[in-house]
Amino acid sequence: MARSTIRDVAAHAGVSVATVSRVLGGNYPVAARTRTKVLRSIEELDFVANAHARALSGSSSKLVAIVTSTMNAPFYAEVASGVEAYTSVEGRLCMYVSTNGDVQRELEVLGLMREQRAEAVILVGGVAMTPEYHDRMARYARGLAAVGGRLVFCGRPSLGPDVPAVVVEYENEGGAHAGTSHLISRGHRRIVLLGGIPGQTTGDDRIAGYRRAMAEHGIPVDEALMMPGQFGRRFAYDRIRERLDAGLHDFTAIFALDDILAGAAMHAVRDAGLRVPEDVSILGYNDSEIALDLYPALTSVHIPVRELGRTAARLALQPGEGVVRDHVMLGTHVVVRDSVVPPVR
Amino acid sequence: MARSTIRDVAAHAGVSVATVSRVLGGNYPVAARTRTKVLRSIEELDFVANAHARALSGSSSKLVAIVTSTMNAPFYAEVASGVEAYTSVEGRLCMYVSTNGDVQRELEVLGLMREQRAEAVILVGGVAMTPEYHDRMARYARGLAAVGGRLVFCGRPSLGPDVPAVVVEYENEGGAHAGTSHLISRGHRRIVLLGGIPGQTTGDDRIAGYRRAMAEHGIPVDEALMMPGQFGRRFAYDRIRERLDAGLHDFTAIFALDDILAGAAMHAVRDAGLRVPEDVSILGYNDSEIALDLYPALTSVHIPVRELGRTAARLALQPGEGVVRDHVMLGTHVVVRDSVVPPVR
DNA sequence: TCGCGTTTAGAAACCGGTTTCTCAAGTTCA
DNA sequence: TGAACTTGAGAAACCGGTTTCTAAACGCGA
Repeated sequence: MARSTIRDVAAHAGVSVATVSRVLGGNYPVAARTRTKVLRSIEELDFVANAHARALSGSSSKLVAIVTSTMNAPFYAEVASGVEAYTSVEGRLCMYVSTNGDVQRELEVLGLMREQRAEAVILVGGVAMTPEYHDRMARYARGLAAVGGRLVFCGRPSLGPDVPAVVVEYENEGGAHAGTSHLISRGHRRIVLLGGIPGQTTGDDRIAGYRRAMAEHGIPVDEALMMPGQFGRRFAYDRIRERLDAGLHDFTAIFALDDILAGAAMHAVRDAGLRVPEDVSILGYNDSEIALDLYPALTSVHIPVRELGRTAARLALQPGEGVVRDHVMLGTHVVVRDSVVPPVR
Repeated sequence: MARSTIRDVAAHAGVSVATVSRVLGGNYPVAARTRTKVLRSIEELDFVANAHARALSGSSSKLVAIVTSTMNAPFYAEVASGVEAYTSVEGRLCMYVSTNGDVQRELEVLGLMREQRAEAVILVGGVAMTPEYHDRMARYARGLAAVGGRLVFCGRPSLGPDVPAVVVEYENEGGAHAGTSHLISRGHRRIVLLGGIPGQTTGDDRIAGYRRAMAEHGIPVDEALMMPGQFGRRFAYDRIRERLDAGLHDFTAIFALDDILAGAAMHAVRDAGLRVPEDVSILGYNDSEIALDLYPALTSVHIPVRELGRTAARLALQPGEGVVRDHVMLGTHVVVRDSVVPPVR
């Protein structure tokens, strides 16, 4: 079975290629009899149009890309499916790519998407911002815009007015502030801050929110309780375990900047012979599915993730040359469950 | 900044388009001076080749698609990243699409990929097999093969010799058999089987494995302990809770056919006032990350997920017309952690 | 200096569609 | 019955690259 072209179909049906194209497109009058004849030929030859040829002349490529650092985090997966749900109607193709946190790879993907003449590229999650990165991103963004593509930063701050991009953020710093305030209002004053990569936008903002809340309540921040680092289960477990095993149970709560970290911290506390939440309260961030799986169910800062994805997709695909709305901020809030209680004296 | 074409570059550099194309391709001798001249023009005009035009003449589209029912399950995410890791080298594009479990959508995506002249399409996970579905899949598979694409079933049984596809499976029935045997060897005889959609290949096989192990040990299967249904947290919690609240604590172990279900069951058991694992042992399936987050850490049937993804990608992209190896079966095994102990009498 | 092989580069065909321009056939109205 | 108008369909240009075919320029030995 050889691949058949539109010319094969035309020959088989005894019409011109233009007519076949018209039947395919459906946006030009074709007599009913001719149409059925063509359709039958298409059927018989098992003809399928070549998307590349179509994109080449039609110019619109119907491709949307979503880029995250990893596919294995529920947060990203959720955003991606939010985008995909919105996008995959009307025969649009949605491409989900991961970069393994490699900034280089992110720019590479951007270049690839520019080659593809993608309709939109959605970059999700924080990034370690350097001047050099800023420059390259600015160039790529302009390049994408030049071929009619739109760039969306999702859960990542704007790069300034010289980078043509739509920004969809959530109250990241505010969420950390609210979470910390929640712990303080329950009577905690010695609060471990676990996770958050310094220098990376997401982590920095959350740490800032923590500090702001502490300052507002006049509580000094003990730098020994600050435990920044990679978002990893192992890291979190070890850090908490170390401190507890050293006999330093000098905190009553842990604010983990990620639910996974919260889960690992929970294990560490228990394995050290303490109880959650009686001896140590734990607060997470992201409110991902795992929050429900943990026991006790995890109190966590909720991010409207699907909404984030949908909004990003909506703004990415909004019609028109100039962009109507180019900055959206979504709210976050603390979801109270069972892992935070007042400290027992 | 208007998009520039290869002809603009040629004019700017004072050479022919053929020369520019050669500089781009790098597989044809071009004098050093000419090359630098062209490269400078490319730089100055900020030229990026159109991937569609390239695919149209070059015929190879460098696109691999991976299709799962949802992006939110760690199992699928892991397979996808396995595929992507293998695939995204050498400038290939990897497209991750979800179907929301819609069989229709799956076939639709297949059609789209055929239009894209995709190099390979990888279908992941079980499916509810109907004769009608089989027929349509067979047609699509042949269509894809006709344009040089390869179809891979990953974690899904073969559709028979009339469907040209590569199959990468794991010992699904065997894993359920091993898991059940593990429980039996620890002294359990009344084992709830939780989850598994009947009629869907994945669930059916796991249920079969359970029954086979029970039969081998001469233990009658109590149909009242069979609790098939959607793979959902809510469902699992409710079913276990119902039975326990009705005073029917007539089982000593739960074999959940998915780790998420296991986690929910764990909650239900505890909320009903019982202990895990002392009163009820729990065994999961998939050995996803959540197994480590649960407390006690979940004993689970391990699937070599990344290996599954990598193998699928490797076989999908193996060069040559005829397929060398078209069926691979990967092993599964029980990973023992803390959620299964002998029943206390 | 001539003849021959080797680089290097241009002209043009081609990939497979869409779309514009053009015209023949059929319909309506005076 | 003929002019004006509508409808349907073909020819050919075009999208933006790659590749084949061809030829000019160059180097080198005789």
